[in-house]
Amino acid sequence: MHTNILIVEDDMAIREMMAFSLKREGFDAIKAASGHEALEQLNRVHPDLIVVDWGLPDMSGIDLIDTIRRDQVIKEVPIIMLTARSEEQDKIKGLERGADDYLTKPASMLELMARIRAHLRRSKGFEVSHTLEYKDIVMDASAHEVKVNELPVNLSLTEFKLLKLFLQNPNKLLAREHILNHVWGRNTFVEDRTVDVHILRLRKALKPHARDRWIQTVRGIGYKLASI
Amino acid sequence: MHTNILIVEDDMAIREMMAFSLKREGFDAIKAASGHEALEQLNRVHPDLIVVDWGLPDMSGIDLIDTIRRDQVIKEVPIIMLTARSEEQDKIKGLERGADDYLTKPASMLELMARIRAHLRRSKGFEVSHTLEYKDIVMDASAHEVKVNELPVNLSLTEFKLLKLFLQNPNKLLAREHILNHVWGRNTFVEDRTVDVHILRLRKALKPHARDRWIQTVRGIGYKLASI
DNA sequence: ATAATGCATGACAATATCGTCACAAACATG
DNA sequence: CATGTTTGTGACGATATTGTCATGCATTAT
Repeated sequence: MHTNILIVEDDMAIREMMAFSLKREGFDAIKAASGHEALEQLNRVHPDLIVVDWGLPDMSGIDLIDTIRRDQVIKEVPIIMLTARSEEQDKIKGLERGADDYLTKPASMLELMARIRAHLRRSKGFEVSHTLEYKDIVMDASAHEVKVNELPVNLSLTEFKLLKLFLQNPNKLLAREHILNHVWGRNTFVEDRTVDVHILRLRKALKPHARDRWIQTVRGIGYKLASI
Repeated sequence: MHTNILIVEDDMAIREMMAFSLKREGFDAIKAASGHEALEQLNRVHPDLIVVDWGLPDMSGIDLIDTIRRDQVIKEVPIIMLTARSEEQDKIKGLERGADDYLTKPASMLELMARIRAHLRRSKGFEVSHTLEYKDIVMDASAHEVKVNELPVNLSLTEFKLLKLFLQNPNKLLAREHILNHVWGRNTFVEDRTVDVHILRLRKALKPHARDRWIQTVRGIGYKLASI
């Protein structure tokens, strides 16, 4: 299932960063750099949640929220508002006018993702699946489940994290050090070769589905997930 | 796919540096040293993005932006403005007048590249792949993949680095020492002749596609990648 | 034409890197 | 506590990669 999130944010760097994080988490990000762009997008699609920056160039975020809440079709959509620290008092106005939540910038992407999930869970009444897909490998990260060709695959935690990293970066070459940093963490002291062993285990787990060859070895650097 | 970037910058050192970085990243750099030169170039080509220095000798960068934004054909092109630190307040004017982003000089090339990619992603609607191309040789550096005529080519790490160097400097004569420095590193002690052997191996790898003759020998100096 | 130089090529040995297994420690589970 | 699972590491063989050399061909200079 697709879960569309609309980002309304004029600062390009923040907007792109949020879109990137959302895509990583398995959401579909729709971007708008201004209030008017946001309204245009809303004519096209009905997102499952909206993140709005307070300080937009053309209209204030609050005007945008007003407009949305007056719309018959999408008025129920959860809205998370972003404010700069200097606009602290505005958040009260925002919440009064119809925002469901607010976050102070600079916001941690992790926190934003957590709140987005929480709101989606509430509004949809069920846990929004956090799925990552590549060809016929489907990972539901929130359920901690992996299926290949509809058939469940049993993975240990490390194998799961490893596969997740690959699914988040399909077709990209991942160096061993990069893999170590993202699966084991930055401050752990684990041998390089450990990665190889876990790659082996992950490949073994995928083998019954003949998908083990999708993790390719790039000699001298690391591994990558690719279909050829 | 070619992605043309127009650089408008009067300082030759900065201009050439940017052009060099852009080519390294797989873009095609078009250079202009003044506003009028830029307009001349725009008559010829329609770049995918423009980087403009604020302080140009003949017209201010802002006048150039104005002119571009009035043009019927290219008015939508993303523009990134460069300002010196002392012209901080000018950036606001720049953004009001139609620049999409600004950077303060001296800018880190890495940051400039990141912003260029982000803007291209937005304006083109898709990720501009980090690819190097020459005729029908296509290298995707992030996936560590090389294709000739759409067909994948298997290369060892050294061969890959060697081809990358050639693709970053097409039509340029590369001396053996230059090749050694860039592929093997500055402090390694490897015989000159070793380059020849690796050139041979690279040619062999490209041979099935009849593209091995694209690496030409320049007797007494080194090699170059060229189509004739 | 002939010698001299530089390059292409194949062979080779040394090395680096990887896949795989086995094992022990840590951990979880009942 | 007993059992099973997960995890990190060392060992070892298989394989890929790499640098060097010897030889012969091509090009250039005399």
